[in-house]
Amino acid sequence: MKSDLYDRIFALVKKIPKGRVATYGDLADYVETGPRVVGYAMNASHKVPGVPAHRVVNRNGLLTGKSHFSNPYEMETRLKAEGVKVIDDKVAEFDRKRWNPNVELKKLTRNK
DNA sequence: ACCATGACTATAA
DNA sequence: CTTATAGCCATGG
Repeated sequence: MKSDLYDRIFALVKKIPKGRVATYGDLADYVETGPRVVGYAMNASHKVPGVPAHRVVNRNGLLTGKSHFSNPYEMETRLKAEGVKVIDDKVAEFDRKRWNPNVELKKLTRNK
């Protein structure tokens, strides 16, 4: 195994609900690594089918990775197809579309 | 082991 | 608004 970390990241990205988006920082926090590593992993996700990389955006809701798809339009096109509006290369109502694994997935029991 | 790079983020000016 | 700087962590030469 080269990186179990990547497997965790890919698995996590696959869990992002349709019509929602997640940030590199939140994903990184969930797998306990740096945000750059998430982007690095996504770059390698091209060989891993089922990884909706188009749902991963930066903390500003900007489609920073659009240039890494088949064509720059692929990412926003796919997002729009899932009900996520994209305006000027960034997610509309990002604050509402944002999905945090640390909150939605972990739930952290009732601890507080 | 060192150095450069990157789909990042935060803060400062 | 933009640019600069620093912190971040894994990967590859």
